[in-house]
Amino acid sequence: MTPVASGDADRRRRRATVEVKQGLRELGAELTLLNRRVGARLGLKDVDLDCLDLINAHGPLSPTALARRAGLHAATTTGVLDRLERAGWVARDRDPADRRAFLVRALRDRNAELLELFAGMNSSVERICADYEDADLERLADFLRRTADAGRNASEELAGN
Amino acid sequence: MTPVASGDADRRRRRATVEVKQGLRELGAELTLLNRRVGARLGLKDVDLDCLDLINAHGPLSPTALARRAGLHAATTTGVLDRLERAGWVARDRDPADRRAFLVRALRDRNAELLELFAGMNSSVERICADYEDADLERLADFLRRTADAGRNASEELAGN
DNA sequence: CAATATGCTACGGTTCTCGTATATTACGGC
DNA sequence: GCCGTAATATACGAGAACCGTAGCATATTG
Repeated sequence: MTPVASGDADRRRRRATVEVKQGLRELGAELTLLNRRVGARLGLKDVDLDCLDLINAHGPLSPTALARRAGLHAATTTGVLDRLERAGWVARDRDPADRRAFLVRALRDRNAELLELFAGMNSSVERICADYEDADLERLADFLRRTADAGRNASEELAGN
Repeated sequence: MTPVASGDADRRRRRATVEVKQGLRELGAELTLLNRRVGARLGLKDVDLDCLDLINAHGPLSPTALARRAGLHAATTTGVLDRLERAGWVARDRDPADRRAFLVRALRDRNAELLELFAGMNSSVERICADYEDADLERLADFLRRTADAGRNASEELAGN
């Protein structure tokens, strides 16, 4: 499997791949740290902020769907939503199509606070992006999306037994 | 500030930047989900796994340094390390240079289980990387590193009030 | 050498988590 | 339409985690 004699070209490529993987791990670590710090400012547990992000990103969502996306126990999700609702981050409406279900939606006003706290990171990323050509940015976005998909697939594989 | 009349070129660029930012958020969400699923398999809280990753990445580390990197309270870190130590993930050695301090190091054997659980994601990322030229990979790694640095800076800004 | 700062942990009150039970509603077969 | 089963959300409670505070040991500073 492992080539016995690897030329400089092979070595360079493998090294580059390793650095991409390291970059991904490091990025993930920094993003979770940032989330934790932002959450601390708002009095939110990091899992609460994770859920709030998911609600913001994926529109109105049922608690069960949220639990699946976040990888949380259903009862835990109830607790998370209780806290988010009590603090005015989200609202629970009955699902008109299913009278057992609720739809959780994010409230606009407090969301501004969130953006404020992420403003530093946001502008830094924009500054970084400014160094790239349009086509490069599109390639970057494509890579990020594909990697995120890979993460989702890996998660599902681990979830289903 | 905001341009009144934006041409197609401007629009394309802004769209590309937005997609990079969205990709980053989505990637972060998927990576934390993956971490949660992996942790669930191992009986670890997600914060425990975060810490274990940091210990693996940044060599032997004092509990205080770990707490800072992870954004956790010192007392919380003690609890995390107790659990990790009890389950055989890490060991605490006294720091020879400072007799108050400890150095936490990861143990090799159980680490193999970790790699196993991340194997799916790992191979997917390698498959993705295979589609890129060497120079592209290096550019990607550079982008990831710069973004991670931006995250660290943003976190520090939020931490130091 | 005193005074202060630092590293880590013990303790305890509050909060969170998650398995189970329960109430309500959907759905499928007949 | 009816009944059994599945699904959605929450209540409850035991166990665990979090984190402010206090405490001890050691460093560092003046």
